[in-house]
Amino acid sequence: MSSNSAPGGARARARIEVTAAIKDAARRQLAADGAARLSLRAVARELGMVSSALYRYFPSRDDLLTALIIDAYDSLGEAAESSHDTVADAGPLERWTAVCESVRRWALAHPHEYALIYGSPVPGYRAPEATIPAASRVGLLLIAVVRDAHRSGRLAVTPLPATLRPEASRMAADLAPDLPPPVVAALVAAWAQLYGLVGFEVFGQFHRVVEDRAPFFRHAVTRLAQGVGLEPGHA
Amino acid sequence: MSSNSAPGGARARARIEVTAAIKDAARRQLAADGAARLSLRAVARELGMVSSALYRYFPSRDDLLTALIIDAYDSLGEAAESSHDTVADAGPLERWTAVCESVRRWALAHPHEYALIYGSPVPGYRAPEATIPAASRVGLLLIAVVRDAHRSGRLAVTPLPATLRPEASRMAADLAPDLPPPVVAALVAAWAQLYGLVGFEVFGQFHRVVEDRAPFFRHAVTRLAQGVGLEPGHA
DNA sequence: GTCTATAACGAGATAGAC
DNA sequence: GTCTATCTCGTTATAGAC
Repeated sequence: MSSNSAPGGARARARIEVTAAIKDAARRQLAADGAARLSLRAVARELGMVSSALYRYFPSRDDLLTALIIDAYDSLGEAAESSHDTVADAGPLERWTAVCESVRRWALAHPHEYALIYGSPVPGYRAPEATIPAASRVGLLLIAVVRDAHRSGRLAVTPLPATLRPEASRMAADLAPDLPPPVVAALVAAWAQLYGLVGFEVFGQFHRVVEDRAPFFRHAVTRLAQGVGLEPGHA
Repeated sequence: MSSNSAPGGARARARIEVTAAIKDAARRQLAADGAARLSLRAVARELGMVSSALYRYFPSRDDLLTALIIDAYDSLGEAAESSHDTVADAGPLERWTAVCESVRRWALAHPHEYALIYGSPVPGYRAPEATIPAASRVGLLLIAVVRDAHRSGRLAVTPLPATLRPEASRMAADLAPDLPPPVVAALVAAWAQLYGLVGFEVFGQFHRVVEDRAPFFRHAVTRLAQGVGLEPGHA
């Protein structure tokens, strides 16, 4: 390692800046043409660079896409976590609602990045395992909220039909071994359903169907929380 | 109009066949490259036609897209309706579940068409009003199931918080004036949540999270039905 | 070592003349 | 409807500046 490669060195700083500029230009292209049409050459053109120069920063177009996906998941995760932290001392239901509403707000503010991570898969692209940690942040946050409710005995557990019990136990072992399997199964379902509500709003499916969307969403995610076992009332 | 343009005439039949061939080729392109990259020229090439000839059948790329979207909605609607009809005499909960499971089956069998209608919007494309009837079929089916339950007094109605009542009344007036507003609001939410479950499975979000997906889905939509007010037990 | 630029490849899209 | 000239794309090899 040369002395210039130390963190904070001029070279390292320049590299970080150029990398950020590339991703910003790519995000603009994402918004205009969609992920399927993301083109390294167009990004390079917008930056006044030559396309081959981009390969010093991203080994391939798919690696640039991966970076954008991880950034989007992290941006969403950060929004959810910081929103959660503002009500960290409130009851589980309030914390659950805060997380869900921050997901909705982030998605409405970043529709193209939302489409990138929760919309149609990009043809020909396979997301690598490296996206998993960032993709898990919101889910882990919801698990943490439910875990706290469980620890303080404020979680109702509804038994599952026999057909679902093996899968629920498997999911619980993977995701939250300290929680009852029926709760984990309900949590995973609620997680998917949350993104159904958000996706319908962001992608326009609620057009001329739901008009006053904020209270509609708030009520829906409150009932989602109840389905997981979080009950209202006590802080 | 010449005598050959009568319905069933040789010319009309040829037109129908070519139109179908164009849409089939376009669907193949959809699967390979996604809707954003749908190109009239590529479709023409696959059919051994010249691109200008396609304009006799579809005035623009967007019109071809619209036809594919309407076809997809109709295909899904037909699957849901015929699946529903096989249990038309059963209880509301069985009918609800049949509809939801047919949506899931159709989506898994036609992932690219599912992405076209419920995935990311196609950049630069605005769906015309003409898509609305086809897009409404599954929703209307779910409304019909809940309406029958309501008429026979098998529907539980949960009151809504005050903030949501105006919007629920507005939705009920639009969608199902004979149903209680709280039920309509719950139904719209369940509708979006259903597609959250389906979308997560089709788009791979359940990868390494939910493995035994059929029972998981069945249980989740059963609970969705209960959220709308359908109770199990009585046929 | 780190970066950018030139040039090229093979493939495909596109516009316009004919 | 066909042909061609000119674009686009991702990617690589190579040469040279710092």
